[in-house]
Amino acid sequence: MSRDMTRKPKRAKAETISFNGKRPTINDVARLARVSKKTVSRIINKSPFVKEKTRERVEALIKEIGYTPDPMARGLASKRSFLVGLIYDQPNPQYVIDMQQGILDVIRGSGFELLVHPCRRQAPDFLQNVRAFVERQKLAGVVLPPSVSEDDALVEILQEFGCPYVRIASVPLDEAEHSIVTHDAEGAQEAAEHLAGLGHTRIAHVSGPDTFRSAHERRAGFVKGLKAHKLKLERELDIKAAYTFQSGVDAGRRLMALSDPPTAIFCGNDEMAAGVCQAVREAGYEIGKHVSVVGFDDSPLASRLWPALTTVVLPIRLMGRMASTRLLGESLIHEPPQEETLGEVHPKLVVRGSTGAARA
Amino acid sequence: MSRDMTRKPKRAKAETISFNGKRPTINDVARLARVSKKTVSRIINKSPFVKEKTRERVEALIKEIGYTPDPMARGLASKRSFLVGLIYDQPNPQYVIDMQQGILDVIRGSGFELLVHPCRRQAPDFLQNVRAFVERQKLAGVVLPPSVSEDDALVEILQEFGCPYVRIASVPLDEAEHSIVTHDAEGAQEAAEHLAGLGHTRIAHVSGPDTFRSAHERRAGFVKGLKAHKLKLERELDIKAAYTFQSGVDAGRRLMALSDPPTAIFCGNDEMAAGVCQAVREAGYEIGKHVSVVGFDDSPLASRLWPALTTVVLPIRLMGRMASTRLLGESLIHEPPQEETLGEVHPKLVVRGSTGAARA
DNA sequence: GCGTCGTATGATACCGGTGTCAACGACACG
DNA sequence: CGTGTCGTTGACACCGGTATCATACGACGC
Repeated sequence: MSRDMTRKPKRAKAETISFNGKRPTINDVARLARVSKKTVSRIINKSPFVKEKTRERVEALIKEIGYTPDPMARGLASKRSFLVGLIYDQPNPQYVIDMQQGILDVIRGSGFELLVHPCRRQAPDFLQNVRAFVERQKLAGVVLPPSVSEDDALVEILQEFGCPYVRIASVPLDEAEHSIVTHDAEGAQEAAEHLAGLGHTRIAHVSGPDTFRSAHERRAGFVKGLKAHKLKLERELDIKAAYTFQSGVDAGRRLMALSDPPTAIFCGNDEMAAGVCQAVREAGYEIGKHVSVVGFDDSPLASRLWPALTTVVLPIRLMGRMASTRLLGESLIHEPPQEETLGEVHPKLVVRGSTGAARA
Repeated sequence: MSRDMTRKPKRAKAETISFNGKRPTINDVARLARVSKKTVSRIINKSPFVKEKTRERVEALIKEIGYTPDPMARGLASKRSFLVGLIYDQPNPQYVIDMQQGILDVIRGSGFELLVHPCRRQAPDFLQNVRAFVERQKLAGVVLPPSVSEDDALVEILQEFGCPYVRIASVPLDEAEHSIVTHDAEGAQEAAEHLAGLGHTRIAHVSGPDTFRSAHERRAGFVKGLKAHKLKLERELDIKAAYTFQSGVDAGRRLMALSDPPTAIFCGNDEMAAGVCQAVREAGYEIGKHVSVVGFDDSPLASRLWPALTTVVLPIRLMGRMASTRLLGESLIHEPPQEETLGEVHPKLVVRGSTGAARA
């Protein structure tokens, strides 16, 4: 029975070798390495219960014949896919792209792929839709940027299916393990202090809608920054808008129509800031000279406007890397840099031409 | 030995009926319907060889117990996944987002999902990277927007693995079946005629890099439009740039530094147009009054600039829908609208404030 | 009445991995 | 020297579908 044909088929090619016209499977590896499938499986999955000697031998063979495990077969057997989901309800394209890129920075090369799932949180079938998504795909993990990160019902669904997740938000919403905190308030505070430091005293705020936690945080941070300079946010200078360009235009018009218009305006995002700039200009004032404007996000818009917009930047791509590092941890091939295992990031003010000293 | 099952069975209105604590499988359906797995499989896959009576009975049961097939198991057995890939090398976030959304418009609800794969075409491991991607994922199809659509080596890989693909490009690059043609030249021509029609005669062009087919097409269409008005593109007004904001600034500066600067500038994309606008302004001229500027893409930037940019718009999202409709065809649940089974789209000029009559 | 189809269905072997559990050798311990 | 333990390995069922091929059956031609 134990008669073994001790034939060593030395393969020279480093490319993927074809077995029977197809790419090699775990069976091919097992047969050639004279071990069982299970041992190969253990090696693929970095199980510690494999003798060093065996591991080396099999790994060499795997590399030689160019074997890579089939994600579907793995998924079927293990009831867990090699897909990371990004669920978002975000109107800011640059944000989404950066986030996607950040996630991919980390998962690329580890056999994982990124599944994108835009959605509209206010749609009636939103939860059902997401539920079907996570149930069927058995995701390895889900990244939740704002504002879906704030949706507790959504998170409950993820928990129900035992799906790992990371919530990215301006404040901690969950256990640290599940959170990336962006501290938007700090950035807003810095913006306020920047404006106050330039001598402005009549400073307005155009904020995002209540449905976004970030809108609240940015406003709160801004108020705090004012307070540090003994200023307060006047009621008539405190305008609620919608994070959209048009709502920014409207807000700007209202502000500039006041009998005593503000000399500086901090906006909850760049879109609104761009709208405000337009309204300010319409009213005959010059941005950065008569009226200073600050945005938030550092969207591409900010640097292309004229004058370029002073704004607050968050390291979105890094956040994406942090989130996926959180999710996959040891499953990854490369050790992530220290920075990317942390759970917090901090916004930073970028000063450009749209802000200037208050005129005496 | 107290059982510490601290898990809360939080059943949030589960639609699907649980079988043995798990979601139903094809076996459950077969058993309950008193048919074989294979018959259920036929029904799922819309095989015509099932008696109408049987089909109805089983479909009713499927709906009742909320069965949905497991994409992994299907994929493993059929050697084809239910994932659509989007491979792109695109710096324009809005383009990518729209394309993603368009693809999802079509595939959502049909059990397909979208896998995104950004890449850098000039990276040394680009092809190897893509090869591993398509080989391992066994994609149901791949959408190739510009500029990856122009990469023949990439397409060859897709063909090698029998992976369906659609190339989106300004001109037909492949059999009609594999192409979505955007006719960028038409849009550029329209832009040229718009400017000429406003009385401009000294019209410049700032074009994208040679590595983009669209750059060539847009320039060609522009020249054609000029010719229709008996104008030609002067050598000194024909500037090659890089599709980036900064390259637009540089190009604009060069143009405005000429002894006889142009009174109108058509740019290969909005990014460069924004840059040109900045340079024009620096030079002391007013956009839309002294110098008219036209862009291409209708990126968010275009409408937020001041004055808003006249530009050429392509229906990106529709293109995404067309591409995925091409790929999946009958596999889809909903019949796509007529428009989305076509293979061509046409750009359209959007006139805004950045263009105005030439001054006498 | 019988052989020949075409249609409708099922039995069973896969697809390429993972999970379970038993087997096995080596070694320490009693 | 028997026995338990640990580290390592393999046999085999199983995940949830699809593919192949056989089979049952009514209709049809002769």
